[in-house]
Amino acid sequence: MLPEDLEISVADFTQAVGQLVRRVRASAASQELSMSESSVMSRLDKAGPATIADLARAEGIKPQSMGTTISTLEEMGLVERRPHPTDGRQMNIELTAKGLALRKATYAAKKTWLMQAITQLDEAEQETLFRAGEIIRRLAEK
Amino acid sequence: MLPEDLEISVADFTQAVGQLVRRVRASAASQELSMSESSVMSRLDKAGPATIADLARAEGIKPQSMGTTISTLEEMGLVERRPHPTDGRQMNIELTAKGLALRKATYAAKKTWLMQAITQLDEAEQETLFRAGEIIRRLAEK
DNA sequence: TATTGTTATACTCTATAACTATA
DNA sequence: TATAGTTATAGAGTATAACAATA
Repeated sequence: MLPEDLEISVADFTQAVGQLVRRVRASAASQELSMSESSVMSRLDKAGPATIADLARAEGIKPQSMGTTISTLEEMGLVERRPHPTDGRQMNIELTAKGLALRKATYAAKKTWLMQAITQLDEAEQETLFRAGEIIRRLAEK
Repeated sequence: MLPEDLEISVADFTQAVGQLVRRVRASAASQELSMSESSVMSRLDKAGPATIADLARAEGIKPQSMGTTISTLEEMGLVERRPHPTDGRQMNIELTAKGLALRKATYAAKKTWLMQAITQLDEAEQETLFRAGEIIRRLAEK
């Protein structure tokens, strides 16, 4: 691909991603969880309790930032902090019953704007999207 | 796809996108332009001068927010405001010589972190990514 | 009356820096 | 000395609200 064409494709891609993020953020502002919050909820649901440092590493943000996200979720009653059984420095973050219920309700009802939108794509488009997701993850980790 | 599997795929995708955005933002913080700024520069280069309202509509943000972005680019000397010839309310935003030079330098040298990273993908991966970009754009517009 | 743009203010997400407590 | 977490502060990128100028 010529450098100029590549630049245009990258610009188009970047722009599309930016719009998606703003769109998700706008949906979240009204009632849903933000991208970061959903991401943490999903991870806790899939992989079980984790420390703030673990979660921060997994998401690629600083522990201080993750602390803020966790505090927000905690105030909503969706997660709780428990002291680590042997290491007095660590706090295990885990889903509350309310948090778990929200998770189930969300994927049962395809409740988020993004899930609704993706559900309406055809199978091939969904596959392209999710394969791109894998590529994006690798890019972001570089 | 089962609702639960879909939810997991969507969560993975969301998370990957979030990480990419943070990664790009971190690169931009040091020296490059932010995603919004690049997007505007690209659009002005491709489509020529435009008003703030036009640019805001195209990017899916509020005119006030676009005004901030334009002011930043203006302070960097990359764009300039010119009064619209017939409509006294409007300001045409256009690239300066410096802005145009930056554009050319950027795509000639694949200067941004994202362009570098995408260049290193193989052709098939690039295609998947860019096709996903189209799908993302349609999602975001809904 | 509708549109363009500006100014003022605030919110979300994340960062850096400085600190305490524990290992 | 290194790691986990907290608190304080700041920055980027947006939003809403209120306004002035022009159409």
